[in-house]
Amino acid sequence: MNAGDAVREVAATIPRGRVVPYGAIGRRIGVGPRQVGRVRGLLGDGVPWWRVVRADGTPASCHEGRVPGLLRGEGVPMAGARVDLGRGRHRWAG
DNA sequence: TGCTTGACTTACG
DNA sequence: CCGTAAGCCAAGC
Repeated sequence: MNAGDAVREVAATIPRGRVVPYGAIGRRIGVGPRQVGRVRGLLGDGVPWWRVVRADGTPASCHEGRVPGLLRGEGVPMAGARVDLGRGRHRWAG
């Protein structure tokens, strides 16, 4: 199983209203957090990357600028333009 | 078949 | 807040 497919599968499994840090996906499949971000750039689209945010809650998806709106529309607590990681339990543990 | 480049996140001060 | 350093994977020729 390639890290690319693994990352894409995990990211595509993220339920609506929940976000996951790159490090969590990387740990889940056994790769570094950078590989997850690398795959995101390779696939570009076809995966809800907007639900994948940085460890700080900053959206790093290619949908930058619309991520806060998308997450907010799904019910994710937003701290300004960043996901409020200190508010509810919106972190999807997989 | 083998090698190189590019892209991306995380941690610390 | 910003900058720096480190490492890993994939694709192409």
